[in-house]
Amino acid sequence: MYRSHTNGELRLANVNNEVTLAGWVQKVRDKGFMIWVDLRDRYGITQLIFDEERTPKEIMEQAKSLGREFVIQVKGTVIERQSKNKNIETGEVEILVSQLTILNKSLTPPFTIEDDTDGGEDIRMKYRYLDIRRNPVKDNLIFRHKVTMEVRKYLSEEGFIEVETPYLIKSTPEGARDFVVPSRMNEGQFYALPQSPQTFKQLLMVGGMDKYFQIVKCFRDEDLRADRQPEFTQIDCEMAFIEQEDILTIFEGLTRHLLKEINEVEVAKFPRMLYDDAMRLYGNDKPDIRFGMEFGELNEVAQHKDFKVFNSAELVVGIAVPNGASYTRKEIDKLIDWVRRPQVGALGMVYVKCNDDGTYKSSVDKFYNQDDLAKWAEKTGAKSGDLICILSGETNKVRAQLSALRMELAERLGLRNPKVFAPLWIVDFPLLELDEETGHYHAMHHPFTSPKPGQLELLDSKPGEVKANAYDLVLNGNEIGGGSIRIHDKKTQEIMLRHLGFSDEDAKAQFGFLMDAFEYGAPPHGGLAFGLDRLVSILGGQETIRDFIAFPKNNSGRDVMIDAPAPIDNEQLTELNLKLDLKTN
RNA sequence: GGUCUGGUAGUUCAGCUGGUUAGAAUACCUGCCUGUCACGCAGGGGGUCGCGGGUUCGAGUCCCGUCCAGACCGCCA
Repeated sequence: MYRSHTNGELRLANVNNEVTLAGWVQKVRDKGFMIWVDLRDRYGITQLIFDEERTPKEIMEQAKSLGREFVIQVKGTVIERQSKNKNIETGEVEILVSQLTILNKSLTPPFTIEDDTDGGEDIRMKYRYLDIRRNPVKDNLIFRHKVTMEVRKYLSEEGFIEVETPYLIKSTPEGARDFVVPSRMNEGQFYALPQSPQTFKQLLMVGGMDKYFQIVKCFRDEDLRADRQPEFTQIDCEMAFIEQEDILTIFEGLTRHLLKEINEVEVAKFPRMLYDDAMRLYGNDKPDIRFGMEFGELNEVAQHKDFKVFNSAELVVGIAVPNGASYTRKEIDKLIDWVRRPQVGALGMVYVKCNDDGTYKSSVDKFYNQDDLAKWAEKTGAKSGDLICILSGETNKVRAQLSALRMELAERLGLRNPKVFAPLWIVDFPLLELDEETGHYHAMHHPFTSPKPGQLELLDSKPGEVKANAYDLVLNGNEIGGGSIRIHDKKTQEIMLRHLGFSDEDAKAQFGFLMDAFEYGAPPHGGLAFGLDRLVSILGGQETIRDFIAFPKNNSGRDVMIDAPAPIDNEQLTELNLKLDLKTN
């Protein structure tokens, strides 16, 4: 028996118990006459005591030789502390050690194993197994476990069945880049890792599985972000014999369940917003509605004077910054610099200060009078003391720019409180999206999404205006889930694929298996998938998902701990019938 | 593919318009210390200033290239 108790459980009630503990040496405090050792495991810290009077000399010597992160086992007696530590749960007792075994020594770790570590991201990732010993990372992993347990509990009680789908599947040209895996037994052929189990879950519906879910790894070979990893986990769900309303109800229920069980937050019915309204009011399809600052479109009240910048713009739109009128010229100039950075890309910014006395002072006073500015204030909801920031230009670009500014200002003003949760549904997404580079339309969600009833005919005339039975769940400015009602008949799927530029042969080669299945009694179905990593980090109130993943990849998709990816040797290549033809610069 | 920021002791960082022997904190080592718990005190060791080239009497500092890390844009059906 390695231990009779964990390091988090001994209390005054255990005094005089003979116990065996094991764990890592957190810290040795050697006062000469007396040595204290903090013994740590994932349950907590228990203080060990060695002293000249009560501890045999050889054990005393042994204790002096301990270093940080040594793994030890001790036997001893629980005693009441003379001076207690209220900061830790075991702080009223300590262990008078009678036997000490060093189970394994440790090198001095490259960073301190403490909540507030001295280690940077880089070194922590290289020694992730040490990082996981720290409470912040350890607690996040436990937190994630709690979330997935609640997900499984809720969905199981709702009658969902968890079914595993394959990881070695087929590459498809739509969507993100695939990670591919060469097949040894099929020369020159490749599997792809799934970007999502999409087609499989639809086939499960054809198979009569009715309510399916899976907590599943998905893979996308695209560039990373703080909240994006090349392999990530989805809560993937699908249901048959349902309408959009059924899906929204059940997954709103799941989200509400998580907020209640995990965060102890009760949220009323989630608001719903049309995609078009989200774009108009927030410039964004995942608005953070924890705060206002909604867009006010100003074309009507700003394009009647000689100000050419506004007159030539497709859209003139502003937001009111609460209490922004007190910004100095310097601060506003900095704001203008901020929106002009290439990442945002605005050409400039017009501002209006709404003075406390009801007058207005703007950067375009030359062109507009007080009445004009008053109308702008009305349109943007600006009150006395606010600052109106106005951008103009091409509609899509300006909306994206102002949205970026809105989020940045909210961040600076502390309006994005991680303890507040504001979920909402965005519904009626467009079916298709124009790719500006190629001039072609592609599926905004995916090619299996059904158009709204009666809109199939619009596909030829106005493809950009066709709305889909597609929806996203947004939480605090993050897309945490998205889905759609699917196409379930062969004919519609063929029409859809044709509009996405597939020849009939390609469509058959890529998705023939799905369309064949649709001919054997496919039920109406639809579903949704949550991004688990992101969901967990938002519920946990943190910005990056990396500390909720045990072994994450870095910015360039590398695992710096195991040093992957890495070359493979020629034997392996030969076995796979592959030859490298590396670009040499 | 692009923009920006950074790379100096084990670690986190400071190092001004180029100028003597590159500093601090922490970690580590040694000694002292009769109740520590961020223990304290005294002392000590520890540097290819990411790498390569250039400018200069002189480069951690300036210039060019390159590598690495991070954030963002593109991308992510």
